[in-house]
This record gives sequence, C-alpha cells and structure tokens, in this order.
Amino acid sequence: MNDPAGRFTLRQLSCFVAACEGGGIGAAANRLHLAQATVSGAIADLERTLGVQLLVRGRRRAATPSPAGRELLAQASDVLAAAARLDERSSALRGEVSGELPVGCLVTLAPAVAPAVCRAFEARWPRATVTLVPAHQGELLARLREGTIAVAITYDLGLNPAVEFSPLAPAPPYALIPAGHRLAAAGSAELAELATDPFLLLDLPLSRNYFLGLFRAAALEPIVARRVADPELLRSLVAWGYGYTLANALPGPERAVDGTPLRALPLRGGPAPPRVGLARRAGLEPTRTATAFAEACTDALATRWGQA
Amino acid sequence: MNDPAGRFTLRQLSCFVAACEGGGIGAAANRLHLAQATVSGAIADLERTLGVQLLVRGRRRAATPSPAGRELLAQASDVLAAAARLDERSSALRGEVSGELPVGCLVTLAPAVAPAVCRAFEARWPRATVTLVPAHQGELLARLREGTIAVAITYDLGLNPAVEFSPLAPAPPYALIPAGHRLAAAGSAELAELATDPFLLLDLPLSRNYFLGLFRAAALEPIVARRVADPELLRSLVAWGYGYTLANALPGPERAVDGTPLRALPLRGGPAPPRVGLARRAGLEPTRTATAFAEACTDALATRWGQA
DNA sequence: CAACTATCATCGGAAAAGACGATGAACGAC
DNA sequence: GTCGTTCATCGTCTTTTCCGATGATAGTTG
Repeated sequence: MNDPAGRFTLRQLSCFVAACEGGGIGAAANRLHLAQATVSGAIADLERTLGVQLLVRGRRRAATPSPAGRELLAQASDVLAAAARLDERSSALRGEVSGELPVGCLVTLAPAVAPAVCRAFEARWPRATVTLVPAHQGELLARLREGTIAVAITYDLGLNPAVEFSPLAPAPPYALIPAGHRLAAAGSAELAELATDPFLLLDLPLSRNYFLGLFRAAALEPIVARRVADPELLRSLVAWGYGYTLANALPGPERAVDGTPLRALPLRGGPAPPRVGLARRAGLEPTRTATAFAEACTDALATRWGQA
Repeated sequence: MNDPAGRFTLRQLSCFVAACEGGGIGAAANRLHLAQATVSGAIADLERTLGVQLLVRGRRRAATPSPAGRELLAQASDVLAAAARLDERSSALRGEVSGELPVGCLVTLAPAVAPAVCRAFEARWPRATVTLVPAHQGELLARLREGTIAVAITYDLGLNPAVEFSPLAPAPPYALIPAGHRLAAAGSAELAELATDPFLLLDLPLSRNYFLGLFRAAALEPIVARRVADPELLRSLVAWGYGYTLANALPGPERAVDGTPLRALPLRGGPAPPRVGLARRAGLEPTRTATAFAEACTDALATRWGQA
C-alpha cells in the first residue's frame, strides 16, 4: 500500500474544500477559525504533494478552483464526508443505542432465552439489532477475548479471570424422567434416588463436566447408558424410557418433541446451582449499546425466568 | 460544520486500520515503517478523541479490534480508501490523459472547428472526454479566469494579459457576396470595392468591433444595412441579395442553408489577420490532459484548416 | 495617475505535535 | 520461577503547525 496518510492531511483537505466553497482563502480561514497564512500554506502544501495546481489565485478576486482542482474537490469532499461519518458514528457509539451488537449465547441456552431477550432489547431500542452467535463455552470465551462478540449469555462455569460475569438468574439442575417413572409423582428428588437408573448424559463440552461433577460431589457413580449431544433427542429418549437425564435452564414443556410425556423434577441438595448471566471482556468498558443490552437481559429474565 | 479535521488525522486512522488488519500494534508499526510507540500512541489518541475503545489489548496476544472498533474499522477504511482515490486521481491528473476536460469555444468558431478537434482528441485519448462550452469572448475569458474551463478555442482579439494565447492558424477575413454580384468572378477583393454596397453586420460582441475596425483602418465608412446575430441567417441574407458581409474562419460551402448560392472572396490588404488559437489562464500550468488537447488541436487544424 | 482596498504569499518565531529509543508492566509458555 | 512476547509510558529531539506582521499585486476610486 502506498499509504495516502503521510502524504496529505485531513486539515489540508479541509482548507482546500473550504476555500473552494467559501469563496477564497481568507474567507475559508475565518470559517475554519484559522489564520489566513495557515490556510494559504496548507493549500500550497497540498498542491505540492499532489503535484497539481488546485486554485487559481486572483489578486483582487477571491481564489477559485482550477479545472483540475474542481475535479479533485469532489474527491476531497468525499474524504471529508467519510471522516465526518466516522466521527458521527463514533459519537453515536458513545452516546446512543444503535447499530449492530454481536452477542454470543451458549448453544444449550440459546433456544430458551435468546429470542425473548433479543425481542425485548430490539423492541426497546429499535435502532439497534442483535447478531446472535450461538457457540460452546470455549468459543464464546475466545470470541470475547478477540472482540468478535461484545457480550455472551452463558453460565458462570469454566470462566477465566479475563472475563467479567454479571449473574442474571440461578439455573438449578433438574432431573428429567419418563412420565411413568417411579418418582414421577414426587415433587422433587435427590441425586441418590436416581443413580441406580441408566443415565443419559448431555454430551457437550460444558454440560459433560458439570453433570458428572454433580455425581462426584455426591460421591455417586452414574450408570452412563448413552452420551447424546442433542438436547431435544435427549428429551425424547427420556420420554421413551431409556433412562433419566439432568438439565439446567428452563425445564421446558412436559412433553418431548414427539408428544411423549415426561416429568421434570427439581434436585434437592447438591452444591450451589450455576447461574445464567452475561460475560464480558474484563477491562473493556462496554458501549452504551452493550449496557442497554445488559439492562434488557435483566428485565427480560426477571419476568420470564424469575417465576420458573 | 463540526469539522472532523482537527479531531483526528489520517495517520491515526492508518495506524488503527493497520493494527486491525496486520495483527497487532507492533506488526502495524513495522508495516508502516514507524516505531511501535508511535503507533501505540496514535491509536490511543484516536480512542481518546473518538471516546471509544477500539482495540482489545492482549499482553501476550496481539491486539485485536473490539466490537465497537470492528464497526468503526469499516468507516476508517472508507476514509482511507477515499484518500487513496484522491491520491490516485491526482497522480493521474499529473501523469496521464484522462477524465473530463472542460473546453471553451467561441460560438462563431464552434461549428467549424470544435467537432473535428474534439473527435481527434478523443480518438487519440479514449480515456478523456471533452465538455464543450460555447460562449462569447467575454464569458470565455471570465471562465478561464475562474477555472470553469481549462482552455478556450478563440481568436486573439480582445484578450487581456491574464490569458496566454497560442496561435494555431491565421483566420483572414473573407467577404461573402451573392452569386450574381459584380465581383463574383474576381479571385479576391479590396474593402474599398465593397464599401458602396449595403453591409450586413454580424452583430456579436467580438465580431462587431473587429469588422467595423477593418473599415476604420481603411478609412472607409460601411453602409450598415442590417445587424444580425446569427451567422447562418447572415449567409442566407447575403445569398438573397440583401448585401455583403464579412467573416473569418472557414468560408463554408458556397451555398446558404436553403441552397441559394453565394461566393466567398478573400480580402486583399488590411491589417494582419487575426489568428485562431488556444487561450489559457496565464500562470496556470496546464495538466497533462490539457497539453494533450493542445497537441490534438495543432494536429487537427494543421490538416483541416491548413489548406483552406 | 496616485492612493486605496481587497486578496494572497512569504517570513520568523513560538507552540504543539510527532516520532523515536529505552524502559517497564502484564501475560502466557516453558 | 524464568523467559519471551506484546503493549504502554517516559523523556527527548525533530518536525510541523500556527500565528501576526509584512510584502506583493491587481483592480478600483478619486
């Protein structure tokens, strides 16, 4: 790249355009709040670096653009207009809630919370749009670090000190059991009551470790009958009696996708439940838009999730 | 206008873009042939003036754009791209023959010479186009002065020292007489032989003074029968026997537009004939395109006009 | 024709910004 | 813990920018 920066400056272009449009160098100097000598020199420098005579200097009459200057005037105005757009957009980023906000969301959490949250945010701030990036925890953290997403909706599990976490709601684990299970009538269960059943493990990076960790914490050994990476398939398998499984987040309807009924039982005991919340890059002060999104999440989850 | 110039510089934008695309601040410094401290400071300044954090600094990892920075990166690139276009266009103006060239032409001269000259020029330089501005001498001079036209095709009459004139061809005056005139068989004429006939004056700003001046120089008094501003109408009037007239430039076909015949007689004696040529603003060095146009004029008029 | 006015260029000094090298701090890898 | 990488900060030097004053020029006016 033969860099145009370093050859001429925005100030020079500004002087040139002002002199063309404002009727002379002196007039431009007034408008730009500069000395006449400054504007004169800036344009002379610009002419030298571009190698083109831009202005026709009349001694008596104000300077006017030369034919070549007239042509370059349009291009110079383009540069200044682009600079003005950048300036405008930056103050918008600083001040208003608008534009595109890239938001990451843990895949297992996305269907339950992303639509409601995005809807609430975009309804409140119509000039902003959310670009949703569903990913697993590792990718979310990488993207937060590299700036591809401004914020991530996820659990406070497996985080590192480079991200800051603001909890929104606790997500206590549930057990999912077939409708005809011996505990189906109970209001809740303990992990020990289930451990003798075949266990269907949600085999995703974060879930895998978390759920197995629950058994370890209770000094139990689950009978892992199957490892399944798809949450909906898992629900179906439970409904059809292949075993039980554990899940966080919203328990969902008490039917699998094919209509077969199942039951969700809150788990008693165990360690403190994980929390759903917003993860941001530590040390990166959020834009106004990102802050507004965080507020919208608080509101949306308080009403939707709070009583679940 | 809240001037964007003065708030940030092209150099700062260049550093920012290079850091985003080049994988870190140090790498950008190498690419831009600047010290790492310079690039770091430039980006920090830009962040301060824009009020937006642009980069996520990893101590170990290279700095990457933040979400907001990613958005502004596009705008910054636009500014630099526009600046690059300006730079490119200016070197093109300096070096190659292209773009639009505004050319003035005296109205009375335009039909005879403009098409041939423009055709020759545009055939030789296909990337350039001529915008023809037909006007009277006064407007041509004003436009040369104010830069609306780069060059004018006109006579060396009524010029002022602010324009530089390059003659292309002499344009000796002709007398136009009806086909049945008593001098129709002569090969040429003197003004005195015609002065007793009714004179039809081409009543245009420049012509008026020039033709009456010819009589004054010969100490003759023409019988001004009519003043007409349209050259073609004048030829018709001559052809129909209303009198004689004088003209420069090419004599044209020996018929008026309606087919009535007339004759053109070179004038003997009189002062040195005016010349057709190119007028340019004095002290304004021509662009490469304007120079090429001048050459095309020389070529075209040498072949077309030379033997007339 | 001479004084006047409007316009721009040039000059020299003062202030600000830019650029550099060296140093220091943070983070990850070994 | 130590090393290597990456970036920020500091002090200094150079360059640029900016200004007011002065000079030059051309059209206008008396």
